[in-house]
Amino acid sequence: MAELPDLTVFAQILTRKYKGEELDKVEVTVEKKLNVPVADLKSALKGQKLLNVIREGKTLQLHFSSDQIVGLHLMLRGELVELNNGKTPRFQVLAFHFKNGSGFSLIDLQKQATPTLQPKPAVAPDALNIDKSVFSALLAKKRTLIKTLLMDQKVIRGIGNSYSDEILYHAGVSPFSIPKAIPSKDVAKIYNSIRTVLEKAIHDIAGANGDKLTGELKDFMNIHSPQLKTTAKGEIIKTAKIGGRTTYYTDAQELFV
DNA sequence: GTAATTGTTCTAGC
DNA sequence: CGCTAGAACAATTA
Repeated sequence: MAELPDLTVFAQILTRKYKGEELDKVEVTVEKKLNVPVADLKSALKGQKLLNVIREGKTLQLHFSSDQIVGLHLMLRGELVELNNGKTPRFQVLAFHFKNGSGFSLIDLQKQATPTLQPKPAVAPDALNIDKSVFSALLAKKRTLIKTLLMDQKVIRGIGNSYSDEILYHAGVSPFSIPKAIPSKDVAKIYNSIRTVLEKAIHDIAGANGDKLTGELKDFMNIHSPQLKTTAKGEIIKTAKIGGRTTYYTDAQELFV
């Protein structure tokens, strides 16, 4: 669920709510995914202030004073919940408690969510920053399906199963297309659709969520949804598995092989 | 009771 | 050897 637009909105809300707050304590409930010993995390963050929260690819980065950074990857089912009644949320992985009594928790029923102290900077370009010529060059040499390519975090960061379908539907290109075979006109369409689709989703989600951190992030999928049988234009929505992931598409999307 | 879900990592294969 | 495809992982809900 958590892809680039959701995470962007989470980062905005966390910054709004907790910017400037001083940490009281960090509570680690599930430590197996943490990249350092719990004691190291606690001592690194002791008494630090949260300066801001940004999105990096599919992760959030909490920037604290003294140059301390904590990366949070929500993986498949991670969620953020606001703490207010002192109760530990179910499935908690770790929690940030501030001195003013506020705080938030990272939860994940699968315990896959990954906190990282001082994450390494990633090299792959972000989906919202990638240069058009870099994008074209990338597609020109890849043989894997276009959908798989868009989801490859080592190539472009931020796009997952849901939004890859949305982007390709918007661009009118079949997810089964081979990147090398896609004409430059259509490569340009995909490139533009990445920005259009993601920015619209950020806008829609931010508007619907307001200051609410958690709960059902209302989604605005036009095609990637088991509930939808046809698109707004009336096209039949088909499904298939690509890389084990359910893919939603229509015959209106042009196939290049 | 079984299938589906989701992203990353590892492994096998071409 | 480089690239690509597919399985495994975890824990729950439908």
